[in-house]
Amino acid sequence: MAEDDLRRERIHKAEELRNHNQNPYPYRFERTHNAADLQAKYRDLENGKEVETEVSVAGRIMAQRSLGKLAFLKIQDASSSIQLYCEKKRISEAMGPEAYKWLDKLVDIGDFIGVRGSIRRTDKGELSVYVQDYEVLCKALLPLPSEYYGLKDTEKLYRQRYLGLIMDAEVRDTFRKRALTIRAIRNYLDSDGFIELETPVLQVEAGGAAARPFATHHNALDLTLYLRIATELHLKRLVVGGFEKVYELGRIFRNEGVSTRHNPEFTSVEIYQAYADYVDIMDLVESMLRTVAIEVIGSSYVSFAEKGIDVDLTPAFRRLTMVDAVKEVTGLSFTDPLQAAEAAKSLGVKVPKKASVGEILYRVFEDKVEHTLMQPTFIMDYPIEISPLAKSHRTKAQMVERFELYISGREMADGFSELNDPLEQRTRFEAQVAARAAGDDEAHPLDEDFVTALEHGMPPTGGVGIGIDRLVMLLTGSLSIRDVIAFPTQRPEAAHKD
RNA sequence: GGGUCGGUAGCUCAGCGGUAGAGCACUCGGCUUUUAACCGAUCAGUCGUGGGUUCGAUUCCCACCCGACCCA
Repeated sequence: MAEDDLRRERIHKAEELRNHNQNPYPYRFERTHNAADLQAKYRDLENGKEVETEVSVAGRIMAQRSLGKLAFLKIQDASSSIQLYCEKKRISEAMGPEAYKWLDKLVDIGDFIGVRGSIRRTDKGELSVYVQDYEVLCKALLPLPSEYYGLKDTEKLYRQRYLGLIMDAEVRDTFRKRALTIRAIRNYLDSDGFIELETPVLQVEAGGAAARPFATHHNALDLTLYLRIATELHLKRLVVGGFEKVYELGRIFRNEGVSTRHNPEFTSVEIYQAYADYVDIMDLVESMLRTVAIEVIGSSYVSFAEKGIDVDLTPAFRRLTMVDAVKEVTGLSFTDPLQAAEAAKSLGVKVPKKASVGEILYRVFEDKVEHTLMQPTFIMDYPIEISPLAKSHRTKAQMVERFELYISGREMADGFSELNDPLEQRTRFEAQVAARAAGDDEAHPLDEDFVTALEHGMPPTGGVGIGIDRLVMLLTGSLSIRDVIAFPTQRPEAAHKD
């Protein structure tokens, strides 16, 4: 039957309910229990036994098996699911002779229903509410995907997330864990004395990361504004202002392609701590992730079956420098400017013609090393030319005190000893402006206002940004970022005509 | 942006030059212990969109749209 016909059928049923004095869209329903409460409370009830109590539950009808004068419905609520044992005899006694027929004929899978009754475990062992009376709580007009096959169509899964949530407990669990992850991070930071502040999403110039921003327009000010690509520069202004432990957890927007690891809008937490350096921050990240994992999945040992690996956050995370990491994997050393380009070529890594040693090192790292880092690993000490906001390394020339954390082959966090020398910051920005002029459209713009803030003095500070979505992917075993974002960015189904 | 694969009934899928199929769901009938209930009957389609080739296109060709995966 066509979708329109199915819909018409159900609209007609809603009318029929009205004709029998039943509002198909009533206002409230008083529940005494949810499904999980009942499952727990009557776990030991024997098959065939009834408990003479009165309970009321409500939920969405997920299955319906009608056997003439007896019908079994299964309802699902936010907690779990439970069977409804609907006997014509009992319902007729409580509600009148026709009520059972309406339940059988006018109520469909997908509708919400509330029932009152006693508790009974059937002969076959299914805990059930032995229904006395019922109330349709919402008549659904469109059918659900099949109970057995669920929803396979990825496109529909992302566009109509609610269908996946209704049909698939794993999808529900993923988003529950996402919420727990965010809460656990806030708990950790708040109880460690950090305060969460909010910085602007709309900015005159989007800085703090190497990425292209989304542009928008403010009508009253007649001003082009950009959506933030990082919270970094404003959080550091707050450190200048005297907040010593500050963070922001929120949405970031980057105008780049979509992939299994990238969504144009994603969630990050950026954390800044005064009087700390990047080693302190690595310690913080390590401890926080361990705590978060235990809070979210009950263990610091993550079984990532989809990738065929297990990730253990329990022991101290490995820490090694980028130079050493590259040497370990490729056997080649990228310290000599003359040999670096040759070495990259010998590995089949493409690098721009005028690339510096640092850039070549980073390319080789991305290409050869990144995806091999399964267990939590801090890669330390990055080339200065790709890290314009990080402080120069205290002992190594051309390096900054920066780290990135890799887990399951993915970048999870990026942090550094923050550059607080205003004159050097200006020089670094100027190099970025030159790079932009030379065609690098992801180079940082010069943020005068930020440099001015630094000129007023920022204490030594360590900071880090952590990708929440990728962390949730790890904790839920998801292979695509789209599986941990409720409504991932999608092209509209019907193409626009501009 | 490039490559590969996919888009057929509400859902899951088959068909791949000759009248568009199955299971489930829906509708009708039967059934007081179902668990993807079962039995019987019926209904269900712009075969992603547009062009082309052909006597004839869901099938072959081209373009485009949407998606997945891989790569940049």
